[in-house]
Amino acid sequence: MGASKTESFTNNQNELATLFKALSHPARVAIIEYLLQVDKCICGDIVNELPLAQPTVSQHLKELKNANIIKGTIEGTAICYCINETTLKKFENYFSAISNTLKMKCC
Amino acid sequence: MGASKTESFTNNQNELATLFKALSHPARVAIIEYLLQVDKCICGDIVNELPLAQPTVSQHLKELKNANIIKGTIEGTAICYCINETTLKKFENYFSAISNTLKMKCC
DNA sequence: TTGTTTTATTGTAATATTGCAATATTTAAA
DNA sequence: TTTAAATATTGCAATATTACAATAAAACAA
Repeated sequence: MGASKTESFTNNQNELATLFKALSHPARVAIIEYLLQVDKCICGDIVNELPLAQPTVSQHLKELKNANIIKGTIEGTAICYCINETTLKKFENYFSAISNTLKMKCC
Repeated sequence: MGASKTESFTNNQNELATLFKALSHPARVAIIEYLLQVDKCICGDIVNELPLAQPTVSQHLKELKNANIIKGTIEGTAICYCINETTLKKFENYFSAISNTLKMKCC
């Protein structure tokens, strides 16, 4: 029908899918990349970094923020975005757990 | 306009986004989970595991296969799917690299 | 206050995704 | 062969995503 059958899956499966979906657009990957590059975790000049219009970037930032992948702090008129290490750690743990599971198999 | 401006981003950014997109649906997360559970990496009874119709599951499997996240081997009339460790390793490396980068920052 | 800067929201068009019934394809068994 | 099985493909309706112009909102400066 078009909509995902979310209710048929576990909370964990849905949460993971939501996290991955947040990273499933090149612009959002680029934002993470940029936030990792700049040593100060500032900036709304992410907009200048990306080949997209301001409203589009704002929308992508919102999605990353909703997924808790980045955090935004108000600084006067500007907003300072930076990576949420806790969430990134979740990704790391997820895949290292998978890696450990795979080590115990033959396949 | 609706379509992602793929051409405006680097190959790496697009490839990463494609990998994440493959995992951005709970059914596909569930498939990975299932393939990790069964010690033999068999099976098209993934269809029986999931609350979705056969064509829908087939479509999800195809997406995972296209992203090289799983591999399928023909076995008679059946097809044996299993996790592609190489790709999963890529995810692990990506996030552990990010983790290392974050360790060197203050934020 | 009024203007300026920065970011968010709204509305909308173009496109992509999801889900499944119906059907096709493939392979093996009878 | 014919039949049965397992899986893939097609077509289509419902929904979601992407992108941006226009506009609003928030915060400061003059």
